Amino acid sequence: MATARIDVETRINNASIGHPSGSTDICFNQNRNSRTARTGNGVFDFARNHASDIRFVPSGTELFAEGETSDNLYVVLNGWLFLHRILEDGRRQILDFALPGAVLGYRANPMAAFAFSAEAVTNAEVAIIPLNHVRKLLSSGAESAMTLLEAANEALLGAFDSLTDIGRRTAREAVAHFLLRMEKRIRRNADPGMDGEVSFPLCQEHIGDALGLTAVHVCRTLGKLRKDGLVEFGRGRLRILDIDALAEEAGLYCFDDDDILLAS
Amino acid sequence: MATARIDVETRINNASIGHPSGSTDICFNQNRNSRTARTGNGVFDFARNHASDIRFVPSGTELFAEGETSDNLYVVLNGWLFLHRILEDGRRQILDFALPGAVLGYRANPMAAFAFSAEAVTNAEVAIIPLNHVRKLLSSGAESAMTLLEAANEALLGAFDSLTDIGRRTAREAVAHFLLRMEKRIRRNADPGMDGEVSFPLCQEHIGDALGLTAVHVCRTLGKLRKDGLVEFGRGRLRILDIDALAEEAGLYCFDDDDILLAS
DNA sequence: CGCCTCTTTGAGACTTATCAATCTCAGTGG
DNA sequence: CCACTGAGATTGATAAGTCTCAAAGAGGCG
Repeated sequence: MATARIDVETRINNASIGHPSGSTDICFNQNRNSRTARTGNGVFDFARNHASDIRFVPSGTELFAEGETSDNLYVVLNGWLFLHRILEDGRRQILDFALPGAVLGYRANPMAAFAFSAEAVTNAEVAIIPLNHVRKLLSSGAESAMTLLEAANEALLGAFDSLTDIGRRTAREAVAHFLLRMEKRIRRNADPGMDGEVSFPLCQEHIGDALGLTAVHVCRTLGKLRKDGLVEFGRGRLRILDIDALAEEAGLYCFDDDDILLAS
Repeated sequence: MATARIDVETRINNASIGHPSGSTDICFNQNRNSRTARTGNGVFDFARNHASDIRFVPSGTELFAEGETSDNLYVVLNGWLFLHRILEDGRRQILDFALPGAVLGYRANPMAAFAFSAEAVTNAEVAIIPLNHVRKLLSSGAESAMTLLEAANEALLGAFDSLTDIGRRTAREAVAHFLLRMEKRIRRNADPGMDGEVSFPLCQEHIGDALGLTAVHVCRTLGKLRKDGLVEFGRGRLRILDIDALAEEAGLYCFDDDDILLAS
């Protein structure tokens, strides 16, 4: 067990500082340089200290499904996943994207079912942390409570952003705002690519399902943003050509490079 | 200071067990009877133990506004509030409704601005808890961390419900699902009114702004649900006439009276 | 009684969805 | 090396759901 622990720790260290693992072409570093990081740096420490194992989740594969029960909590070490629900007739709503550092699947009750499903967008690795261990930590009053609270609060603010996009922005505004938000999140986790371009593994259907639009309409909307010289998008890459103009399109008062200050 | 403390405690006790205060006609009790309460009962204890003051928020009045800074956390003792954002041109998105027991305004950074505004639907009372006190509690490892984490997680699941309503349900499905969700929340906090009817202080514009619809379209949609014998709605009251049929309309696999088990 | 907010109803406009066909491109295997 | 394949992207035409504008009705309150 002692050696197993050490092994898990080593693998998490390797994973979270961006060592290549498997064929994932997206390597993220632990967030270091943002003063206002939404997810504290403590998440990887938390994973390192408490993970019982690490799981490799191939692209397109489910980590867990809505309705399932399990006594695990997950921390994304690298790769992307998305959280979603599917209605009877197949309509899908993507609730959030989980980038490295995301905490997934917290439930208060030991055997409560997951309220949503989680599927990998790219190959991914997640640390597995037994929930009963987490509960012990919490009730015994450990610092990790703060870490989890930060993570939950960050997720909530992200959901509020999405709510505003879907509920009250037009398709063009919503897509513009979505790209701004995602690009910022990517930059927090990864080194910026060349020329302000970042690796962006989502297809148009992902974007549509996140914004309550059809993939076809996302395509038309992206096409116009492209033609207007605001973004480049395609082949798993995203480049925002004019961040201020795009923020204007999104209907923001201002889009601070460090954080969205007022409207979002 | 000692007497001030005691005074606050007494007032919270009175408030949270439903003593009439001001002209609020909605009196809520602390949740007692639900096995699967999303918000733990600990919230009121938390407020009782740590509040520095209590604030009365008259209906239609703001508790705080997006962009403001403050070093307070709030716990709703009675009445309803709603959390919202407003875009430049006046479009409004309601992010959540805060019923008694809700925790509002948590922010990780001491002087971080609120990411949304909070306004009272009915007259309301909120306990005020200094955030630096909360942070001390958290880092020193107190049980209240668990309480706050539960609250944040519950809020997140609620936001996911809303996301699915707005993004992937038709107006009829969304309104049906919204009424089911709200009625359940009301029953958790308050005594059920007569004949399965509950007090429901929202106007159609609130519902519209929560679901990304116009008040006009909410009106037509409610009208049809009414005509179809599914609900009674009006004059601050709501009665669900056929919960199974309404759940069917909402596109749920099943709507458990105690909790939404699968789809939501 | 009169004002004010909220609700209801109608007609037409607009955004987005749906259906369907074509196109691109990275793999894959012969 | 190249045809074949399949997933995703693009484009067009039409349908549907929801919004907008406008006017009238209902109910609460001073």
